[in-house]
Amino acid sequence: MRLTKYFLPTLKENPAEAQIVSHRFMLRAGMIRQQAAGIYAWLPLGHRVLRKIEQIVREEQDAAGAQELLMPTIQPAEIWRESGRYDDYGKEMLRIRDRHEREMLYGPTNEEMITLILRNEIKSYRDLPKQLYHIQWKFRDEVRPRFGVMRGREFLMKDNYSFDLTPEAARHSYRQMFLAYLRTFARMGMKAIPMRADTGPIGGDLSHEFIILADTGESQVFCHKDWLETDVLSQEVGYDDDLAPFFDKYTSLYAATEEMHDPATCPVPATDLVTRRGIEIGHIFYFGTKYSKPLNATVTGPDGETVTLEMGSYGIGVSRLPAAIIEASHDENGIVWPDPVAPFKVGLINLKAGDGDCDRACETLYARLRAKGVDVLYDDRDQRPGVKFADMDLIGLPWQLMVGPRGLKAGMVELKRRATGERVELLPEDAVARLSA
RNA sequence: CGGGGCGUAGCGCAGUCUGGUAGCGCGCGAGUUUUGGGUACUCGAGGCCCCCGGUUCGAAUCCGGGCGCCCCGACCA
Repeated sequence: MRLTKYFLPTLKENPAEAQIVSHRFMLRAGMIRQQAAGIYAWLPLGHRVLRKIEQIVREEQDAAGAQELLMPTIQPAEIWRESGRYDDYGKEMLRIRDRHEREMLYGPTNEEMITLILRNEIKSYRDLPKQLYHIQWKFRDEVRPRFGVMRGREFLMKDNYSFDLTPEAARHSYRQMFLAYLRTFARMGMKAIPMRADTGPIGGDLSHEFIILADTGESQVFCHKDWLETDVLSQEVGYDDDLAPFFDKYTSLYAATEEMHDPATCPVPATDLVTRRGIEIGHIFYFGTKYSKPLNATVTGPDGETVTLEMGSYGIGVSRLPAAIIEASHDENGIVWPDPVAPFKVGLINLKAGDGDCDRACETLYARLRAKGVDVLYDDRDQRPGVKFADMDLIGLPWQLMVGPRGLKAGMVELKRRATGERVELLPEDAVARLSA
């Protein structure tokens, strides 16, 4: 993509409304624009990141055996009356009426709808287990939206729902998602720590919040220092294995949110305890028959008996993740995207647009990188180098490839790693080779 | 939902107390200059001063009402 053609409205100054670093950088980097309190438009650069994150989430859900479907954003009120949650949900639920005065709502979550879909189609224990998920916009009319997309009213969520015959089978589904979440966040370059959590209004007896550590996090969290050294991607465990040992191992390492942490009973000695700020990016629940019972979602069991479905739900705040990643990965100049979620892999900077040699060298590099399938953003603007450096640091692409008259005299270009600031001079063809490796 | 603050050019702000032709910086357009970390200068465009009503010869400014947004707290993917 050529920057002269791209819609990338960057800002030099901090918008007054943005308090936390991710919100400031998302606005300044031209990723989002606010439309109303807690409601945002995703501009091209932000949308690219959102799509990358969404895709990683999708791949890991699929790998865990879940199947994607898509449910509507608008739901009829009656199904919420049937589960008994219509009144409980209160003002957070956006209630609307259609032209026939039928009561509708903009879905804040989908337990009711998915349960009803399954209820009508699943008759036998032979149809189980099932895990179904979608990635869809939700609306919760928060009292106080803030921090940009971190606490928006409209947000994109991946919500998965598991259906099993027995509590044991349901716990296996829960552990599958536990593993999938560890992998999902690790793939995005983040260390997400599962912490035993309150089940809150969703109910149930088993729940974990996945929290990433960041100085600007919303709540205080505590964990054993060994968590910081844990590499979940190296785990050799499959989704169909017995996941109990794996699950027990990970849940035995202490990790707790402020509400669940009691210094008096904490089993970890102070020297091993890490106290940090944390951001919640995922939450998983096992809640048994809380919804299947009132909604009468049953199957016929092996002995001909009627069995109420055992359920769990598993959410990832997809639209919150770009902000959470920025909170965990930035410096004073801007965002530092982990490679897997970066909107482009490399920014090609023409330090002297209009100069024949620079233009030619850049065009060649641009064409070769694209031919190799490398996502490259080519800054071909007629701007001062300083402007380009500043913008490129701000939007945080992992690599910057700088082409200027000074280096070209020796036939060299310069490759900078955004995260470390490390630079090397090398031949253009070597730069292509390194970036497409 | 309690407490506080703010709405003036695309962004950041001054002007409001004490009513009298709407300003500054950045950004934007044209040009000169400069060319490896937000260059300098010249010229220029850009405003329902959040909205409605009131007071007044005259309102960005005073008064009343409304709307929107932000911050702290309680709540939350």
